[in-house]
Amino acid sequence: MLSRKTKYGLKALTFLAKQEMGIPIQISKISEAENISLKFLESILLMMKKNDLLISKKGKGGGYMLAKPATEISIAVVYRILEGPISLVPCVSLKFYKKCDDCHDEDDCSLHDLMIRVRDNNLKIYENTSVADLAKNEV
Amino acid sequence: MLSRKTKYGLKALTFLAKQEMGIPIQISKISEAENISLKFLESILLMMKKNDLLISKKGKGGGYMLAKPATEISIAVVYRILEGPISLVPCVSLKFYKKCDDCHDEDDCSLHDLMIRVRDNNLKIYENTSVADLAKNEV
DNA sequence: GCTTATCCTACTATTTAAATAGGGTAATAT
DNA sequence: ATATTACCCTATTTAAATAGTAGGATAAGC
Repeated sequence: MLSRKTKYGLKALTFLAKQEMGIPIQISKISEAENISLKFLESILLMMKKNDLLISKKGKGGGYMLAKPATEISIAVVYRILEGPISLVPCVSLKFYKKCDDCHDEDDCSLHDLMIRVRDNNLKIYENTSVADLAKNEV
Repeated sequence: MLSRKTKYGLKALTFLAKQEMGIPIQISKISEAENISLKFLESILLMMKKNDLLISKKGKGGGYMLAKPATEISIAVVYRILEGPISLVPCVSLKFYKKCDDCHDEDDCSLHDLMIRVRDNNLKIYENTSVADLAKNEV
């Protein structure tokens, strides 16, 4: 299951992608439109800003904007920032690799090949889908 | 990420699939071979037994056996028993459907189509892979 | 009737998720 | 200048899920 953090993050990005480029959108506006706790959303947006998906403007008339065209923000990138590894087990993760602590030997693990297949399949979808696609609602 | 419960469950099934059919294997043997906490494994096997994936025999010479040929146990079935929904959001789950409580309208959700695509892709893999495939290590 | 091994319930500890609180800081308008 | 707006940041809390533990009940076999 997807965490709410990731779900909210994707919804927020999609919402921003639907707005006119270049004008800052306030957190409260996104929060209301997407039915997300304001404070929770605040922390999510901050995280995405720190990872260069968003830029922000303070003060009156401030808010958040996409840091780049929505077509250039893949779901894979968002997923990794908010959710973490795309793979189902750490030992087949490309970006978050870690040995599984119950496996003696990775090559001997009966799940290894399946986990790689699943990872590659999901990766393909996530990398070939952008926030712009979500905004168009024509995935 | 896959829970340890599911991971251990799949490993246990695979281990059983590799044994000679018809002779009961003790929990302790699986636990040692797969490096899984005995008591935790016990509860996992019990759950799979209750869901008709395993049969057991008590007393001396007892243990667990697959309830059907390994070729007939799909990963999808195991996943749903131990992990729950295969989909990433409840509102696109086939077996565990539930409305997402942040969405006003499902058809209007920007993630909906993507989530369905991901679900179908994973489902395809999980339904077309059996415990026998894992045991062969030729997924 | 003793041993073996599963069955079953309940409990606990740890971690993660999902917020919430509350003030700090910067930009803008007047 | 100063009041207001809106993001920035840290810490705390609550609830749930995960992972495992304890201890005995039950059934089968010798």
